Amino acid sequence: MPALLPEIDLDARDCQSCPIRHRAVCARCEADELEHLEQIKYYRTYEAGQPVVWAGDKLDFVASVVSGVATLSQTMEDGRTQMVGLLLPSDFLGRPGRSTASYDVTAVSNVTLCCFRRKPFEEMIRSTPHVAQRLLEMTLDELDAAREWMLVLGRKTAREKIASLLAIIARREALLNLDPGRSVTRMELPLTRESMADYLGLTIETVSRQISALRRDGVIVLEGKRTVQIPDFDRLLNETGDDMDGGVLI
Amino acid sequence: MPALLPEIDLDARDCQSCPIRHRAVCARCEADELEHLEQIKYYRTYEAGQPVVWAGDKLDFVASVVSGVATLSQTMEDGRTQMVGLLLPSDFLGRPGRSTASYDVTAVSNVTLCCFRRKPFEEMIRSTPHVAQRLLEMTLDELDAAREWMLVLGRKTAREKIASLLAIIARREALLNLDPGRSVTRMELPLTRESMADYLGLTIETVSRQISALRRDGVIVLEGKRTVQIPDFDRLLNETGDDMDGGVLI
DNA sequence: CGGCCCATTGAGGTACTTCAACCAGAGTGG
DNA sequence: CCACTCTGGTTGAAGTACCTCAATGGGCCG
Repeated sequence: MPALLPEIDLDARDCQSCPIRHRAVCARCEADELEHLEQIKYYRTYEAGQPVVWAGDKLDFVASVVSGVATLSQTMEDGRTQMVGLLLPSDFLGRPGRSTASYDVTAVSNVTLCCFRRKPFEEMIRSTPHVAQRLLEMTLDELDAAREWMLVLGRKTAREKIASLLAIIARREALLNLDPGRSVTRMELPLTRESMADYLGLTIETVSRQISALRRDGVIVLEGKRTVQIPDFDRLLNETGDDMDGGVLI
Repeated sequence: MPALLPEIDLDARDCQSCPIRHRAVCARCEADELEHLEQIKYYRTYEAGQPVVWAGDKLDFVASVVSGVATLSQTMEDGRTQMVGLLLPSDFLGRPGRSTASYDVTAVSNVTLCCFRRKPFEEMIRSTPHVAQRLLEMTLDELDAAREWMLVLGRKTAREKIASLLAIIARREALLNLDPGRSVTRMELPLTRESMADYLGLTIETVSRQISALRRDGVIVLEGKRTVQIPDFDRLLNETGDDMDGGVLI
C-alpha cells in the first residue's frame, strides 16, 4: 500500500490558493463565480496505476487535474492501444453534454482531481460565459496539440518521435515551474516506457532502443531510468525534425 | 481554366435557405442573430487545387465550408506532409482569437466558404451565447475525430487505415444526404491517392496497393479511379479493425 | 501524335516489430 | 540472510510491413 497522498489538503476548499487557479477551466472566473463553483466541486484522488474510468462507463462529473498525470487511451479488440491524451495539472477531463466516458482514463502517477458534478456544471456553462469561454479556449488548444501529435504519429521516425515527446514534456515542465525563458535541463519522466510507446505508436523495445541511442549520441543524459538531463535543448529540438525557428506553439 | 462554379448563388445572402443552416456554426442562431451574421458575412470561392491560406500567413476571417472539400495539413522542412483535418460542408475554418493560420489550407475540390470578418465574429462570440455554444460543441466533435484519427495513425495497418478512411467518408456522405439508416453503397472519393496518403501517414504506392487488395478481395468495387461501391458495409467495418458493436460515434 | 497527370504494379531495401534472453531493483517469505 | 518472484527496462537476432525507386498504363488536352 503506497503512502497517502501528501500534496493537497482535501479539505481546503479555497479556490484562491489553488495551484491551478490561473490555468484551469476556472481561470477566468470572478470571485462570485468561484463561489458558485466551490459549491459544486469536490476532490477525488487516485493512486498511480489506478483506472479513473473505462471507455463507455458512466461518468457523472467533469474535472480539472490538480496534481499528477493521467492518460486518455483507446484500445482495440486485439489489445493494441493508442494514447490520445495526456492530462497534466490544469487540464480538463470529461465532455460537457456527454454522460459516458469516451476513452479509458488512467492515473499514471498519484492524481488529484477537482470534480464538478455534471449537471450543475453544464448549467454553469450556459449561465456564466467566463467558464464557457475558457473551456472553448482550452478545447481549441487541445485540438492544436492533437493535430501536432498527428504529424508525429503519421510522419516522424522513431527517433524523432522520442525527441518530440521529450521536448513536449520539457516545455510543459518549464511552463509549470514558471520557468519561462530557460528550458528545464533536468526533469522526471512522468511516463513508463510502455506509456511512451502507447503515446508514440511504437513498441517499448523501440522506445528503449531510441532512448539508448539518444543517450549514446549525447543528446540526453540519463540518471536512473526516469530522470533525464537535457544539456542542449536546441540540440534536442533539432532531433525532433520540426522547423526550429518557425512559430512555436509553446 | 476550369468552368465557373455553378452551385451557389453568391448574391444569395439568405441564411434561411443555406444548405448548411442546421449543422454549421450558425445552427443554433435565432432569426435576429442570423440577421447580425448576415451583416458580417461574405462568400469566397476557390478552385480545386488552389491554396486557401498557408500556415503562418495572416487570416483575417473565419468561415464555414458551404460546399466542396478542403484540407488542413502540416509540412516538415524536408517535405513530409501530414493532413490534420478534412473540412467538409458545414465544417468550421479558423480559430477565433488567432490572426494567423496554423496550418496550410487547400481546396481539394471547388470550394465555397461563408466567411465572417474576424473581429466582428469574435465580438459576436462574446455577445451571443448561441454561437459560442455551437462552436464549443463543434470543436469538441473535432477533438474526438482527431483522437479517433490518432488511433488510426498510430496503431492500424495500412489495410485497416484505408478501410477506416473509406468508412469515414461513407458515413459523412450518408449524413449529408440525410440517408441516416442505410449507409451509402456508392460514393465519389473527394481525395486523390496522394491526399489519402497524406491523411493516413502512408505513401501513395501503399494506398494504391491496399485499395487494389480490397478490390481483389471484394470488399469494394471500383468504377473508374474515384467512384467506389461498397457492397457490404459491415464487411468494410470489419476491415477497419474497430470494435463493431461498440458505441459508434456516428 | 506527344506530353502531362494520376494511378498501378514490381523489385529490392529498411525501419520497425516480434520473439526471446537477460538485467536491476523492490518486495516477500523462509 | 538468501532465494524467489514480479515489474520495468535493456539488448540481440530474425521477420515483415511498409517505403523507395523505377517502369508502365490510361485518360485528357493541346
